[in-house]
Amino acid sequence: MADGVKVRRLPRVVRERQMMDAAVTCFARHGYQSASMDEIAELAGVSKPLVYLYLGSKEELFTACIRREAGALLAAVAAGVEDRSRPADEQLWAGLLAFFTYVADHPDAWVVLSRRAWTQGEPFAGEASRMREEIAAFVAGLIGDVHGGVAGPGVEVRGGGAGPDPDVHGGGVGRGVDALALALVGAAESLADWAAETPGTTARDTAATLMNFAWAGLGNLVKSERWSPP
Amino acid sequence: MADGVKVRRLPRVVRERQMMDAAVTCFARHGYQSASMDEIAELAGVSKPLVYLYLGSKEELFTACIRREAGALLAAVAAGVEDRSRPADEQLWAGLLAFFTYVADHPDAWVVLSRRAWTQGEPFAGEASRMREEIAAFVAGLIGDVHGGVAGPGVEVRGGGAGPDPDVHGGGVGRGVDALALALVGAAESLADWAAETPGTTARDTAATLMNFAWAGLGNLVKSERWSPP
Amino acid sequence: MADGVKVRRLPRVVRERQMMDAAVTCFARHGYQSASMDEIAELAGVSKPLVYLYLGSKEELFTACIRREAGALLAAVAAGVEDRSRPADEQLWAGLLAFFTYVADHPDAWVVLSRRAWTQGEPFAGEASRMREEIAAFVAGLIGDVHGGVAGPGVEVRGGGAGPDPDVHGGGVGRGVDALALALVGAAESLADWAAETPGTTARDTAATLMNFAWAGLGNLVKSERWSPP
Amino acid sequence: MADGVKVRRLPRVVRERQMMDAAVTCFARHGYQSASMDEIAELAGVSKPLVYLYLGSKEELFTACIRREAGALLAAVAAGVEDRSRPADEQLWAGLLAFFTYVADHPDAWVVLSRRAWTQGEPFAGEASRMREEIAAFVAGLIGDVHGGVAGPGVEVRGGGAGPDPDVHGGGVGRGVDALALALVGAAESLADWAAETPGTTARDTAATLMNFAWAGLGNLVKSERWSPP
DNA sequence: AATGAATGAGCCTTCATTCAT
DNA sequence: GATGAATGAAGGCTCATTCAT
Repeated sequence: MADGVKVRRLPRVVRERQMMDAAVTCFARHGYQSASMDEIAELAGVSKPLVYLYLGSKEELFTACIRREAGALLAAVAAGVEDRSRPADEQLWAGLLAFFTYVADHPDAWVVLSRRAWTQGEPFAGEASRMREEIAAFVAGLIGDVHGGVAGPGVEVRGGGAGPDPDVHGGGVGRGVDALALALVGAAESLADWAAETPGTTARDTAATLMNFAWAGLGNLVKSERWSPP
Repeated sequence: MADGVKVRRLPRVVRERQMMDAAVTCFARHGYQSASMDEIAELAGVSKPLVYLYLGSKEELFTACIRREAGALLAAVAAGVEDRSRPADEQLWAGLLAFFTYVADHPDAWVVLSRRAWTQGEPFAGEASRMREEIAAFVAGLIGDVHGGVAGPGVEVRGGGAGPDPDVHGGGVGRGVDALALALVGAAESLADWAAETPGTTARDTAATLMNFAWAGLGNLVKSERWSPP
Repeated sequence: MADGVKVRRLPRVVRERQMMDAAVTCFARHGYQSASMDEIAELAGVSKPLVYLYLGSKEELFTACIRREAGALLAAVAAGVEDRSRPADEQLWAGLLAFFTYVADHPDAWVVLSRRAWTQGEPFAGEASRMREEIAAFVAGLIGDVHGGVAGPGVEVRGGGAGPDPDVHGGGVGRGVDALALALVGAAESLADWAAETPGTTARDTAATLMNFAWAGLGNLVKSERWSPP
Repeated sequence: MADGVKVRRLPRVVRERQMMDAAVTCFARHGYQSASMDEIAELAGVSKPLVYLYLGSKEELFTACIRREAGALLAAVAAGVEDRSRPADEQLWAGLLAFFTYVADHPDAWVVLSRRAWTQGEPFAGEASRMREEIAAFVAGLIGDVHGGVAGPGVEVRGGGAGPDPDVHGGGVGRGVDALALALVGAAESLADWAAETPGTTARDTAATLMNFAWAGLGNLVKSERWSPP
């Protein structure tokens, strides 16, 4: 009858965060399939039915996790880039730095987002790819500026992407640009995984490595025409 | 008396190949965890016990698949490269072309080898990574040639601040080169996945895209200093 | 609204008892290996997962059964003996009577405890033997009392040739006493099985038979009226 | 075409012995249920179908093993007793000695015969019990001599069992005698197991221990020095 | 006389999910 | 708002047993 002795009735939002935090940890630890709802509920400190009540099925839970973490990652990158009118290389550098920094600071989130936690055929593969595509699209924008600029003679390389950018998607240059962007994203993922496993790496170094690779190009490493961080 | 209608009692080697083919297909379709031995056996046209008798457990079966497919892929790339005394860019180009060609021709094999079929923590992750590392090592060799051979002393692949050289790990160039190689491999994987999903791409185009990206460098796309296939 | 028609949602302890009862029955009926978890669950009136949730694996379940039944049997015997300061023959008689009574009343329990339900090499063999040893130790204590207390020094329980005393193991009397105790326990088991299969036997009669066999024999060991091999 | 290079076609009897030897070993090692036909066939050096061809099912194979080994054991005991007209105690001693000797020399056979290799409910339980009963009947014969003798006053204790022995089975004394015989057999089994597990025991010592236990007891039944329940 | 090839059937175990309170 | 109790469904693995040669 005495109430208030043990207040366990937390507001829904708090509980949901607890659960998703637990879920991210578990999914990162075991992967989607091997993570069990039991463990997630236990780690969150609640009973299993509550998880189902709030977050739906395991699949929905995972999708929610991906959405939350992808949003945070994208926000971090966007915040890092800051100003979309700066020169493309500065934007790229800022984006890479923000990316590797975020990933280093949130390893579980990155595991869940990267392909280490799930496999093809799982229904949220699309959900997860969406983030990838968003990032790729952003990168494609940058590259498109550069690349498109090159197409016409005399065009300023560093022309900011102020105006509309009609040629990024679709045929023509677009497809090539998309492919390049994907290559860059793939390289970034690969390096992020490597950095996560390799002790003693800093986000700045990793970002610089990729920036070098991407910007200067392997062929030019030969000529010491390296890009260097500002 | 009618012969050839339905062949039963095949020799062990043949059955084993059938089973592994079926396994590769299933693993590619659903991923390791979700693929069921029942489905594999059915697809192979045999009963489940036979699969266990010949190939052992599910894990052993998957490992065997990875080994077989990794061997085939590596062999294809090695055959493409042909002559390790040619100029590095030719070698790289040949390797990329062979890689994307093989991957385009054997999409299931590629899914099984790439991270789309399994997740971190699964016991064969090591087995599967071995191939990745072998390819990366090969690429690192090329890059190292370029770097060490052409650029002369004093050139550094990895970026970093202006301050004291943080490259305290590994043997001088090593780590930076490894990271670059991994970046390249990651880009290749990413493009391979993209090519697999995108109709109308040829292996040659994809390879050229990556070669451009990797060799010329994004920065130089600006100056139209693009590498072009021989 | 109708209550008592069919009781669902029982508290855990009740369900656990139901399951273990069912398990004892099944194990007694078919032996450990041949008993199936399906049958146990069905007999207990629950689904299989619940059995696993509450009692763990088949092996753990069996171990739990053995422990429970062994505890009950030992408790029954101990309660029968009552007073460990009474004369040894009274103690033995009381123990035998309690044993055969309990065994007659709980035939399934006895099957599970005796070697009829499991075979050598099964992991709980040790668990099950422990009870046997406890009983044997108790009996050995009685015999030891008789022997040490009444017979005085120089009397030996174990036979043997006329030559040098081969009793080099154990602490003097120990081994011979242990062997005798085991013989007695073996005889008791054998009679218990026989009584279980033979209708019309009472626990009192069976106990008396064994007591006659054992005591008249043991009693005379005291007087050195030993039979000696020719 | 060349024949005779490798003669593997052994006569049926030889093959059968090989198989049964292997079977006894396997059954002793793992118990009936856990022993696999694969292992038996392999140990026998033949293919599985041959085992089925010669010995029938696993159950028949085990039954055959039991029959063979039981026959050998009984023959050994019978041979040890030699002369059924000797005094009962000599017969019993000779039988026990032969029993423990045989068991010590053929541990696998004993495991298969004793309850360590199979469990109740298995169809050959009866088959295996038959040997037990045969031995028990033999023992009962001896005891019956002694016991029956005591009933009438002045009867010679060691009266040989030459004449017909009508009162061993059935009501009256019979049942008690059977029970005593079973107790003795149970004690013998128990000691045999103990001896098998305990290094440094000789068959003679073990037999003497039991003989002491049994005879000093039985011997006193003669003098009506029976212990009686309060 | 002997075997390589093959399978039907079953068992232990797990897990996402829901019901009733 | 929160949970203890309970399960349907499926998956990995094994084994005795047989067919065709």
